[in-house]
Amino acid sequence: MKKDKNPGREKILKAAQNEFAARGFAGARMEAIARSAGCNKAMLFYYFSSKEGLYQTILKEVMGEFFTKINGVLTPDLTPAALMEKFPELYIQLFARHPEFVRIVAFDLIHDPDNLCGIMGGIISQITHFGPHPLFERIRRWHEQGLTSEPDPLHFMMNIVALSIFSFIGKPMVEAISGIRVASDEEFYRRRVASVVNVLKRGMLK
Amino acid sequence: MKKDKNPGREKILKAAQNEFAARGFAGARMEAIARSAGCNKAMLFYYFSSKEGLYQTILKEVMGEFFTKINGVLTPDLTPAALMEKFPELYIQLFARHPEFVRIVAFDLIHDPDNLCGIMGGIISQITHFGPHPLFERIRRWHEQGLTSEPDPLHFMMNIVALSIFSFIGKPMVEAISGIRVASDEEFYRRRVASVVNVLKRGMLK
Amino acid sequence: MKKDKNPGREKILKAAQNEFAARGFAGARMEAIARSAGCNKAMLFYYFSSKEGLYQTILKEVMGEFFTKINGVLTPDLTPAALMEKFPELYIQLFARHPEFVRIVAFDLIHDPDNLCGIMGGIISQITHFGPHPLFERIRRWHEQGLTSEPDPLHFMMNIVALSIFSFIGKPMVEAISGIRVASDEEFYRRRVASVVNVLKRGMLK
Amino acid sequence: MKKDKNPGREKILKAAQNEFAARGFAGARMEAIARSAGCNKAMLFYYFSSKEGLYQTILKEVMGEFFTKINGVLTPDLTPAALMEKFPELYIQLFARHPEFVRIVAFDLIHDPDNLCGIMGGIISQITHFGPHPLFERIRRWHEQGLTSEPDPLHFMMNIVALSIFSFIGKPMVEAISGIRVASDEEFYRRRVASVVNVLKRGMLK
DNA sequence: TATGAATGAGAGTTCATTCAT
DNA sequence: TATGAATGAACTCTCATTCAT
Repeated sequence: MKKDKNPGREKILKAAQNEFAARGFAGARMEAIARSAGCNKAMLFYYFSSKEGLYQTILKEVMGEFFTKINGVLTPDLTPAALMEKFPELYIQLFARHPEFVRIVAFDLIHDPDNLCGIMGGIISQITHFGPHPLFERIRRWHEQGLTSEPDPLHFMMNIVALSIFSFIGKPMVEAISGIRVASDEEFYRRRVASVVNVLKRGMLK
Repeated sequence: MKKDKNPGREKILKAAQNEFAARGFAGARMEAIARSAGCNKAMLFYYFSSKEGLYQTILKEVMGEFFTKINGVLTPDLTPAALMEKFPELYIQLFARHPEFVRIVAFDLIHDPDNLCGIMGGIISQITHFGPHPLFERIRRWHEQGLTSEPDPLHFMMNIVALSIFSFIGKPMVEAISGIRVASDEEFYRRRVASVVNVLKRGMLK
Repeated sequence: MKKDKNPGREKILKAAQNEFAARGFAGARMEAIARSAGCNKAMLFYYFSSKEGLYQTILKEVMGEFFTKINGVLTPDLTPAALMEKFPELYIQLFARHPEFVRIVAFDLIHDPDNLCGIMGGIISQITHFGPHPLFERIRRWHEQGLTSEPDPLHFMMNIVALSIFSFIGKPMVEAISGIRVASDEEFYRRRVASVVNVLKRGMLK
Repeated sequence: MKKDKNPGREKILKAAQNEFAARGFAGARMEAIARSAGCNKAMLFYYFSSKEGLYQTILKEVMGEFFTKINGVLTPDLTPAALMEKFPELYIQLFARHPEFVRIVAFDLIHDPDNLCGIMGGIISQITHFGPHPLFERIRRWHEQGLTSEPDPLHFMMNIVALSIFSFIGKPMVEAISGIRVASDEEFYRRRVASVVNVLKRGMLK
């Protein structure tokens, strides 16, 4: 019934996402964004007031989408096995469908982690049954109960996240080493999830 | 043996490495490089003829250093366990000491993988007993011999590389999620190596 | 008698007066005016059709107010002493209460005197018993009658106007030279009027 | 022997002075300055880093020239009569030859007096036998000795400065009132000086 | 009478690159 | 091998003005 409000604004966000993903912040061109959003350059400033403002808006929206998804996984009755299964699956599928996300997040992770952390913090604090500490607390208790082999929650999570996210960043690298190119199709990602879940469960479950 | 010829050139390379690492290709400024190298902007062009030229030179040198190190690991009598132990250790220690490397490589991995692959290919072909195919062939044979649980050499290597390299890119992210900051000191990296090696060996060794 | 018609229009004029006074014509921003008038930018164009139009409107109103006041001073039986007393008092009190006036007029006086003169001419011609030539004629006759020491009516008037108007423009300058700040309060302006009147009467009256 | 160093820089300053004088800060165009200096727009930023920087540089140089001249007048054996003669003569001649100065200074006086005061303060503090307070002290003493009729040094100086500087700003205004245009030639300024000096001496000397 | 969205022409500023010396 | 000055193209951002409603 109610049509898309501010269709201009939405189009700009979409176009900017692609441009920033393809070229990074410094390499992105406002003109290119405007052109691909089908509007005047000045509109970008009308809505977002600066290149930086547009970038941060996107960062927030992208990260928000992440955490909303993750939030769904972290049910109160979560088991270690379930975490190791669902987290990679969710991430890998999400990133496979939205390769811009990886690029944008990865770039910021490398070049301005403090900014990204601030944004994450803000988002996390708005999500009810997430909360970071509870998760880490739970991971620690799993180990105390003899369920997992990794005592430190930080390394526990890093292993999970690394294997999930790196499937995208690192694929070209391994392809270069091996000289073998593999299509990034559905089949590949299904096999990737399987491999990651297998390593995690065998590697960290007792 | 080879004397420090062209001290100016070397200084520029070092300065450029830091600048590119900190800001990516598009964000880096020739003037900033010149200033921190203590020389005139024009000298950068005298030695490297363009920003692109300077960047590619660095990329080649950085990647060359990687592969020379890796090459040392890949002895003819390599066992799967040894690979999973030495590779993460080597990488994590190398990156810990040279954080610029991760940044530069990661940025290119994301935004211009084809270029990076080309460079890698060139370097690999110059290293005698490395060669990509032999490695993948060996990994495949390990699985056929019942030594490893992951049949696909690509996923096998991705798991190793992911856990190694992501220790750097992803740490700030996990810190943000957890709300806990951990110092990136020697102790941290030693524990990181231990965790990665443990997951890999338990996860992929039969 | 005449009701406040177009309250929007009046608000805009007031806001524009302040903005133009604070920043000059080129420095003034239509958006700033709209914001401080509490209305939409487009309304400015609806009422005044352009920035220039708005500016000229203000100029005319401001100048009109001046001359109406001055007109009251120039009675048929005016004496030189009375002129030198009432003119500074009127001006200095008027400007003290409406500092925007000085700023707007001074700016135009400097950068587009021709325009301002045209406007003045228009206004003067509408005022009955003012008329410039009569005034100058009278000043000339005062000198012929041995009442004043300055023969040239132009210089006679310039001396009066200079001392009156410069109390505002020049105060900060003299403060800077002297290093002493003086509050621009009622007391200051009363003393200023006294000093100016004193100099004028002693200086030009015989 | 030694030729003009940085001829480019000097040309820019001259061109900028005219442009700022003609249109004020906000109205001035960097491109116009570059064009009339016969160089590339980028050179303006190379030398002065911003429009503001260029403006402030000019302000400083212009004000410096003022105060150097004034400094010459303020000899230790200065009498009130000498001050009232030399100051207007100096100013009026200086401004007559450099009308840009009046415009630039007047504009700033009106719209950003604090900035201008700061600059003046800086310059004054570099001039040896000037010093603001000594001058005011001397003026005060003149009055105590019964030499002058104006007790307050601030008003004393304001009267002098007003009559000197306003000859330029206010002339068009008085012309408009009178409807009579007078050429701004040497003759006019000589008569102007005479009138001002006459008013001041008769008005404030006992 | 009122508004939010849109626009085009340009403004200031940046930056890789080159030139003269 | 080194430098300060110069350049042109492009970039981010601004602003008076208009349009659709």
